[in-house]
Amino acid sequence: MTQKTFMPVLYELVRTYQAFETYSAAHIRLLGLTASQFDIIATLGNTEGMCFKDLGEKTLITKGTLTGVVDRLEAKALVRRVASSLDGRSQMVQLTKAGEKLFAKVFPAHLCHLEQVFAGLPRKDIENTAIVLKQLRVAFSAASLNLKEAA
Amino acid sequence: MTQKTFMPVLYELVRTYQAFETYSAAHIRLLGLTASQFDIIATLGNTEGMCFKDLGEKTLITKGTLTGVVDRLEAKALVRRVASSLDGRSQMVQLTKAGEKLFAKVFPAHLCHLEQVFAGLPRKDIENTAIVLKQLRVAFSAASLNLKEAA
DNA sequence: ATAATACAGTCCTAGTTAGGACTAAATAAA
DNA sequence: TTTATTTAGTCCTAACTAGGACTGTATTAT
Repeated sequence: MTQKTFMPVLYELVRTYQAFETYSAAHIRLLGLTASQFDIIATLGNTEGMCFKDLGEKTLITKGTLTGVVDRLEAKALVRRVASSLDGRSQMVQLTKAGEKLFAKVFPAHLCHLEQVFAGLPRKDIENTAIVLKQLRVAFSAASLNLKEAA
Repeated sequence: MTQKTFMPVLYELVRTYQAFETYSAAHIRLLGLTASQFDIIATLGNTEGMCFKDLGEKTLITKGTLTGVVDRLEAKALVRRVASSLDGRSQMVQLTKAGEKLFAKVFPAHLCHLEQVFAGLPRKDIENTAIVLKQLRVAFSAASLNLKEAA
């Protein structure tokens, strides 16, 4: 990779992500949730619950943000905090009955909407793209680490 | 595209975008700007300036957000608002001397950092990925439109 | 020419975002 | 065992985010 040949991919990465996010968020809003809230409901679905740390890693929401998002879900009674019996520092987050009910309704509906978007695209292309994106992700993660270590 | 074969690409799209954004933002922060502020400086560089609408379309920052970001750049004296002579509703945003100076320093530096991340990746893969991402973006844009029209 | 409609940018609200300081608990080292 | 270090989650700050209401200006239709 030489010169600025990488600019078009970056451009498309950003635009495509944005287009996905905008579409996805708009559909989720119709269901009464924000994108982050949906993420958490979706991650906790069919689960015994999990601690903040794991929840943050799965949803890519950082700790500081997560506290607030879980607060709001708790206020809506979709989720509850339970102190961990194994680790005194740790809180488990789990769906309430209402949360499970919403999960069952909202999760398949959203997947179904997403699936339709992919209807026209050749499977092979999609699979290759996933592979290259992953390589790119690894490269960025490494670069981030370098940045940290330099500091 | 059938079943849930699309999940891995979406997963990678989101993770890779995040990895890019995190890395990019961290590097830009070292230069004293936020990602959005850098976007605007980069877009206005080598330009006579442009109105909010165009600036928003190029940077993917929506109007409500843009007002605030430009406010902050104006407070730093990197950018200035000038009333358009052609359209009484319109404001032109342009770099100040200080803004141009910062652009000249920061923009090449950031591109250079980004370029290094791509060093190991085969050019052909990168190009193909850009193509598929674009198709995907078009599909999401169309889906967003459908959502709006249904309302 | 006037009325209806569309458009540009600002302001407001509720929410998300990252990062760093902080507290309490757990683990490791002395 | 006491001390030192790491870790989990909360709180705080500054900034970004989208969307909708609003104001003033432009454009279009009548």
